[in-house]
Amino acid sequence: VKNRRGEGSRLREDILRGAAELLDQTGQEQAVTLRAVARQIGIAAPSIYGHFPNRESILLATVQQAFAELTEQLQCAQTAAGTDPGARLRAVSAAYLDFARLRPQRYRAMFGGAWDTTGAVRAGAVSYAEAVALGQDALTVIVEAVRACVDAGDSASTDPVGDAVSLWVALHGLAHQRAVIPNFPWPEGIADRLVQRLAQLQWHAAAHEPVMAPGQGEPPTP
Amino acid sequence: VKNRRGEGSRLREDILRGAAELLDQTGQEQAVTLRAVARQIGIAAPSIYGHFPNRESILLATVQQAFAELTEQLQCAQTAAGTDPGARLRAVSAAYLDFARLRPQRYRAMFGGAWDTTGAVRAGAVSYAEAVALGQDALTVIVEAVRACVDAGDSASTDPVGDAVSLWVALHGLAHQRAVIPNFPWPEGIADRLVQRLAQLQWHAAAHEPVMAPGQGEPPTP
DNA sequence: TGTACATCAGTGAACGCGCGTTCACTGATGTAC
DNA sequence: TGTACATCAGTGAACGCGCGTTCACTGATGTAC
Repeated sequence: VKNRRGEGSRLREDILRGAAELLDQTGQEQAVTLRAVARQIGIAAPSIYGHFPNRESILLATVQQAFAELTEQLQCAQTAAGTDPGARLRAVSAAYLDFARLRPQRYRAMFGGAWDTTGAVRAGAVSYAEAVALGQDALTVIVEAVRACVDAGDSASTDPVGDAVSLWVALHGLAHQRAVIPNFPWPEGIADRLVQRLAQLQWHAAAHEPVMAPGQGEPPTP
Repeated sequence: VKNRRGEGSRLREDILRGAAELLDQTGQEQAVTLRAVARQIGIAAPSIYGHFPNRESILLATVQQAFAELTEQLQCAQTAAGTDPGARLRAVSAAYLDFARLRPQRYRAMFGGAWDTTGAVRAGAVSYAEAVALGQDALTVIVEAVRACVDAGDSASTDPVGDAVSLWVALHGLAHQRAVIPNFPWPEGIADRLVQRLAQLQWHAAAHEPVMAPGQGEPPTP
């Protein structure tokens, strides 16, 4: 069943959806072959060439779309969390981990598997600036959330950017390891521990009860 | 040039060396093909079957060897760092990051690329216990280093295992992102920041000057 | 001491497979006159 | 209004390639008698 005239670009979306499904199902970049994508969405393999010049550009577009979705979900979670900066930062962090938890294989592919920066840059499919910019948008959300905590006096950080990068790196480490070793006995409240310590969140009278991991002691009274 | 009689197992080492070289050179699991390994070490492809039953077992053995090297380097660094528990923990953390920095592609393959736990377990090439045990040895070194800090009063941690896992996860995140985005402007002293905060290292009269990132304030006087 | 033989270490040719990509095409849909 | 034609969206067959793996083999090396 063909798309109607002028609606040919709908197949492009189908191709990206098929590629994402393959990543989620198999967790392997190499499973996303031109022919496998074509099978997944029920078209002939050469039909793809109307929308993508080659296989690598499918992978790149899939990863770009995944990064855009990640950024969007971080922003939505932040907005939904209300106005308290600490709560917003925790919501962003939780959303980051949730994104990876719900699509572990795609997450794994986003960072290093499917999308080899050097390869794509070398092939000219993407500039180096674009390559770095991919993860940058999501990072920016975290940086701004930490900065808001500092501005509100909820964080003791004297280097919001550095601390936000530390937090991002730690969240990534947790998200990635969870994807790779799903059944590892992760300690209770490890995510909150990372947020609390790396963003240097402080007890604040106006804030919610800070989420503390068990055995972490009481927050200092104000 | 054949190996002498009884020395056939030397080829096994050559195969693993060739596989590791391919990983380091290309950074891609899929580049480690039977034929590519054979080319790399100058033998005919079928010769490999005397030492490995199939391609997957080469990848698995390569990753197992890499994990053993990682653990060994952590232990060496710890021993070389002397007796102060804080210095030993910092040395272990630095060694972890150095391992990844010197072999970024192999590190990336160790965690998720080349070695897909589920795949290897499903194929029966390795038990689930062995799969988890791979990273476990390196983690144990970190856990013990944190525990030593707590015992010496250099760490305020009330949950050494949980905090060690947090630290490990964060170190992994940094190591992995550095391998994937090598030119990212990583903040000054980010590694020390992770160690200091996640292991809850404290100022200690007998310890070295703690390594603080710029702008992190002074340690509290004892 | 010689010699027949088993074993070891590794090879060359071949197989069937799925891959990315190219090519000439088909048929439906819109448009100029 | 009809009709010729351009364009769009997608197809089927075919190509050359590298892959994992199998097979029968080669020749050197050690060993039993």
